[in-house]
Amino acid sequence: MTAIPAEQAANTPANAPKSMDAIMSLCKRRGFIYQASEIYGGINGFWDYGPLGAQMKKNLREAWWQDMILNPCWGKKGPNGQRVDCVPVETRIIQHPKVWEASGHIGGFNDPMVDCKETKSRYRYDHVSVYAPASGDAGDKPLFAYMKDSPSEAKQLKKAEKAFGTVKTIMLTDVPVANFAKVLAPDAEKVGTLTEPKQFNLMFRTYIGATAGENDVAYMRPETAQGVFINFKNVVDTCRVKVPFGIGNTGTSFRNEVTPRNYTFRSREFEQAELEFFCHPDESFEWYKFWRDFRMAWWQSIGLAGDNLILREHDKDELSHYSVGTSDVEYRFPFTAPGFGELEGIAHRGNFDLTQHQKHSGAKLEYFDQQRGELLPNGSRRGERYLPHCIEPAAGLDRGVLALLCEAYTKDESRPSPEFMKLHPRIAPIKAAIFPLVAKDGMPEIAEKLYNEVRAKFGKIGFIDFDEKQTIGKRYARMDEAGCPFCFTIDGETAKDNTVTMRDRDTGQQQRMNMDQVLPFLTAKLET
RNA sequence: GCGGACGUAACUCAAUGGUAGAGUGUCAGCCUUCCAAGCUGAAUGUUGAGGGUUCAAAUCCCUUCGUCCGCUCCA
Repeated sequence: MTAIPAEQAANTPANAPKSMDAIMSLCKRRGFIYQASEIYGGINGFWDYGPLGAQMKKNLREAWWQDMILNPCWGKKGPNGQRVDCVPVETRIIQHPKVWEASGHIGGFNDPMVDCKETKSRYRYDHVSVYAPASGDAGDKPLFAYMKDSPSEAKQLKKAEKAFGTVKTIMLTDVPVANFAKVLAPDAEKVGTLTEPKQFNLMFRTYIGATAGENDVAYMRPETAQGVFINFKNVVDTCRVKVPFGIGNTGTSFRNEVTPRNYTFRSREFEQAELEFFCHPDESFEWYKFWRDFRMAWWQSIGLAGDNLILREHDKDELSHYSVGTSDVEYRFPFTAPGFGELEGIAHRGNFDLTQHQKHSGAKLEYFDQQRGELLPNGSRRGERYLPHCIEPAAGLDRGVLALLCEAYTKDESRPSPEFMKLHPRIAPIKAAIFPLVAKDGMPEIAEKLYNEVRAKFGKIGFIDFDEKQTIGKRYARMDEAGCPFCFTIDGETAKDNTVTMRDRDTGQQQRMNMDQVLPFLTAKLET
């Protein structure tokens, strides 16, 4: 989340914050999102998708796959004037534990912490020092814990010298946990307030093998990107790809978030869609800008077109340890407004990851580029060996779904159905609905025939709904809440002149068209 | 992890310590020729879970789980 300038924060009617409660209520009611394990009381940080949510998320994933892998950037040329080439991989959630050592996920983020129950402070377990008697046992006197270079150091030293005379410093890690009851925490009044050390590793641990023990620890990936880097050489060796090119990977990742919050926004299990685009170091900044701009345009193309979406370049001091440039595509969620929450990060990762894996695995990951190097007399080039740089557009699909739902949610009290979901046709889980105006006079039969035709052609990209129950108004209203963009109704005239009405979700307007025009109409609307 | 608010039907919410209800939605029937229309009827609850106090608990107390808000954290 980021702060934004005051002039942008002003709420016009168009971007006034929507009620998150109303959105969550509709998502439950219509089967988009359920709390995971709800009948058991729920489980913190996990959410399930219902029928409409599952299809909607699939549509988003497919849109990403089409526009990033199969026809990257809608066929746009890259900054080198060539078409953009990408291939997919599908890599496992569990990899060799050394992958996460190389990536830096184990080394940097598994520090055990101890909490002080009295002062509510939290300390790095291996940073806490303790004053103990220079020789012998402390007896029934406390051990005086302190943090080096903090006020507690001098304060505790004074007390310790009074108690023991000469003192020595040991580390808290050398004090048996059973003796924590005798430790006086740095700023505490009472002894024994420190909890036993707790692991705060954000990676999920698991064990490989049916009789597995502590030597068989493995980790569930916290990002899909590493699956690409460790297969970089395989793809180069087997797939006739040439730098520059991209490798995409989608799938589930896990992070033990300290505080899962804000509906599905910060879930512990989530799906990513990541592309690692490899290029020559000299061209990397151009590619970084190219991908940054395309990713912004892409999110706009599927329905986040308003000013709730921004592209934000990170400040230098915000950059991750590996990155030389990062932008975020951010959305103004109702719960972040007037600030924004991250949907996708586009990072220039340099050659950090390939360097790390080359070092840790011992495998040579350099790329031999035969189109570079000095020109030889025979007309070919000498070639150049290098570790490609990498541009990483990394999107969160669950956050994407959430942003699209929030953006789509529209309240208009003047409509018969005051709440409706203005989902982009490409994303909408229900693509079209076919209704007989009334369930008699042969209308259901004609409707059923049209329904079968529409479903045969478009059923592979989403639901096609048929409904003859209750009044036409209720059926339109139901489709409005489900986000179905187009409803076709067979009425009394259909039998006479073969025409039906098309009712548009966003305007409520109806348009009469020949039944033969229904498939071409949907083709134009859905296959763009 | 800390502090606060909350948890009753699918949804939104009522119910002084004393028989668990309404509206909406859903379903069925009738009626209906274009916008949650009308009429009739139906189903749906261990009041988040577990314990305690009480003759009696949705209501009071404790524990726990979950949701939201503020801190903290967020490769």
